[in-house]
Parts: sequence; C-alpha cells; structure tokens
Amino acid sequence: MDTAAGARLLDIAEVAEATGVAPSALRYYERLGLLAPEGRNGLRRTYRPEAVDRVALILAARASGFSLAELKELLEVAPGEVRPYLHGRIEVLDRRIEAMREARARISHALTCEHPSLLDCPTFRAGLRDLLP
Amino acid sequence: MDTAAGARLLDIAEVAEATGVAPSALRYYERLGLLAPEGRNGLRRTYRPEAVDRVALILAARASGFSLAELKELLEVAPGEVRPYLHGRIEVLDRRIEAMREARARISHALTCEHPSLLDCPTFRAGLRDLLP
DNA sequence: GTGGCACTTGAACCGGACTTCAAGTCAAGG
DNA sequence: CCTTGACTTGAAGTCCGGTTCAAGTGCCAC
Repeated sequence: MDTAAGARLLDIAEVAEATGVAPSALRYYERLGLLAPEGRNGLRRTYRPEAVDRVALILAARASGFSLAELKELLEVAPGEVRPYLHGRIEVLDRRIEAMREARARISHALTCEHPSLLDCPTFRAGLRDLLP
Repeated sequence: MDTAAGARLLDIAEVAEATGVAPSALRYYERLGLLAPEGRNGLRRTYRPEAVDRVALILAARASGFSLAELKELLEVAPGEVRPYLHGRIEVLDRRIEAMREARARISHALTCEHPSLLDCPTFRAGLRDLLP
C-alpha cells in the first residue's frame, strides 16, 4: 500500500496548472536543484502533490526578492543557521520596502505639486538627492 | 556670454562620479534615449550640471521599480497625461509594497514559529497559498 | 609639435530567468 | 498493433541592464 491514502502523482502539466508556472520553468527549477520530481513514468516526470507547495515556496521567494540562487542557498543553509539568515533577509526587505515607500512619496508629491516638470520642483529634486552618493 | 553664470560643463567621468553611475551605464542610458549630453568637445560628451539630476531621476525610477523602458515611456507621455499615468504607477507601487510586506510577514513568522521546516508550518503554508492561482 | 591618456565607437559578452525549437520517446487508447 | 500527442532532451534564443573589449581619436600639458 501507499504511504498515504490518496497520494496521486501529478504530471508536469498538472503541476504547471496548479501553480500557474510553465512546464519549461518547472524543468528550469529542476535544473537549478530547486524542485525534484518524485520519479518517472517512462520519460515523464511524476510529482507528489507536495511539489505544488514547493513551487509556491519558490514563488514566495521570488516575491520576496530572493533570486533563485539565493533561495537555493537558503535551502542549503544548516537548520541552525536559518534564523540568522532570515534576519538578514528581513533587513534587506525592510530596506526595499522603505525605498519603495520613498518612491511612492516622491510620485505622490509630483501629483499634487504645481511645477510643470518634475525636475522644476524643489521638493522632488530634494528627494532625488538622497539617491546620489 | 553664457546663459547662466557658472554653468560649467561636465565630462562623462564627472557625471559618473557625481552620480555613482559608471560611464558605460551613462552611455547606455543615452542609447536608450534617457539622457542626452549637451554637446561635444571633440568626441567627448559634455553635460550640463542638470544632467546629474537627470541621472538621479533615472535612479529614482529604477528604485521605484520602473524599467528603463517604462521610464522612457513616462518621459514621453504628453504633459496632460502625466498625472493619470502616475496614478497608475502609484497603484503598481502600492501592490508591490503590499506584496513585500506580506513576504516580510511570512519570513518574520518563520522566525518565531516552532516548526522545523517551513513547509511543516500551517501558517506559512496558508500564506503560500495566496500565491497560487 | 608631440605624446599620453581619457575619451570615443561598435560589437561582443555577462547573468538571471526563462522560452522556444527541433528531434526524439513512449504510454495510452482505438 | 499502431497512431497520436503529450511528454522528453539539449541547444539556442530572448529580454534586461549593463560591462568589457579592441581599435581609434583628439584635447591638453609639456
């Protein structure tokens, strides 16, 4: 008998459908060592349903601004090292969020200010200066 | 006499230094139509000091998640269309900020939860499901 | 006047994240 | 048994944002 009750295996098209990720991308993730099929049916990859979660994890990593290489790195970090590593990532994320909020504020100001061209607006220009060395 | 008092022209190395952007990148921006030198001294590009602001604008756009092509698009939008366009960009930015905040929350939860592997944590997995179609 | 050196060019290359293509395989259904 | 069509492969192509290279030019200091 199987390990679990209804552990139907999925083929690549089903994983693609369930995740919204193209089969070519799933094979690409596999090449990078981020996603492994359970086995093969002939040539065809078969995936356990958990593969869908795995792909969601990849999507989450990308949404968090991890590169695929960084995600692989994270997955290979020793269990005890994960927390410090994630602390680092949170700091990166906080900086990015802050940069975005500043950008939003700049654009938002541009919407309400009087100056015809953005570069004529002292407030806008002052914001820009922060980006220079 | 000159248009303005101390309008010293800069060469590409000076603009590069003032902005922290490599000369090769400045030439690349020029190819894309994002940055134009004032003229030439022989072969050498000369820039008005405002070019530094222009580069800062490019940096700001990149920091805001605009691609260079999108920035070019923005610069070519008719003056009257700029405000609606920017409204659109603010919405994009708000969505990205929100996605980042969610990502941060996921990572932050991972730091405090008890589960040895992230994929064992129901809270974490629940967050992931939002990323699937 | 002449030489050095920072600039110029176009083309090629890079890495990331994929997609596309041609050619081949093979499990399943009629 | 044989067709079919979704899968397989590796290689090449794409887009983005540049960098690097080789070869050439010409301003400025001496």
